[in-house]
This record gives sequence, structure tokens and C-alpha cells, in this order.
Amino acid sequence: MNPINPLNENFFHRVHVVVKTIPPGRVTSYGAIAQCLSAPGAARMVGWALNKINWFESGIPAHRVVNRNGLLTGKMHFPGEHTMADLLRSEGIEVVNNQVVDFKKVFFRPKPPLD
DNA sequence: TAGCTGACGCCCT
DNA sequence: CAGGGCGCCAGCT
Repeated sequence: MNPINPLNENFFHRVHVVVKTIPPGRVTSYGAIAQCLSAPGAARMVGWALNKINWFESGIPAHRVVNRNGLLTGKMHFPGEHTMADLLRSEGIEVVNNQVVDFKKVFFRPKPPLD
């Protein structure tokens, strides 16, 4: 394919792309995505980006994105209170007390779209 | 138009 | 050890 200009695309769009690359049964952190986009510290924006998208409509597995502690901080924004946890469990991820068990093991480090 | 907020992360006190 | 504050970038009001 033609060389996609990563800088040409808004940070917003890039976040969506990266999150989509997260395989089932794996999770990542906001900071990892932000850092992946060469924007360390912009982790806030990552979660904020997911908030404005229709994850179920866009097909973006936002439930696979948790905070640096492996805590399901974004679950409160889901329609159900345990929707996020339920989705993760559905993929084989253990979730206890709103926290991903063995977060380090299921942690997936996303790579830049440019590759 | 300018300012504020926001699903976080790391440093300082 | 715990709590509070600042920084990140871009969309909203």
C-alpha cells in the first residue's frame, strides 16, 4: 500500500487504528498507546478519544484498553457497569475487582501504524 | 475567540 | 507510604 502519512492523520484517528490492532485476549494501556504514537503523557487524550467513538459501531475494542495499573478505569463509561469486565472475561481475561489479573501477561504492546 | 475538560501517567511534597 | 499537582493534545462549550 502507499506510505500512509502518520503525521497527516490526526492523533484521534491513530488511536482508533492502534486499538483495533489489539488482538483478542490481550489488553493494553492508555499510556502505551500514547507512547506508541510518540506522545507520552497524552494518555488522557487516548481514553478521551475512545469516549467519543461508538466502539461497538466502529468495531474498536475499547474494553481492551485499561490504565497502567490494569484497572478497568473506563468501565464506568460503558453502558453496563460490568460490561467491560464481561467482555474481557469473554476473551479469557481474568478480571477481579475491576482489575485485570496477570495484566502483565495479557499486556499487548501496540506498534505504530507506520510500522 | 479563548478557556475548560478529559476512560492517564509520572514527579514532587 | 500516601496524597496532590502538573503535563500531554485535541475536541467542545
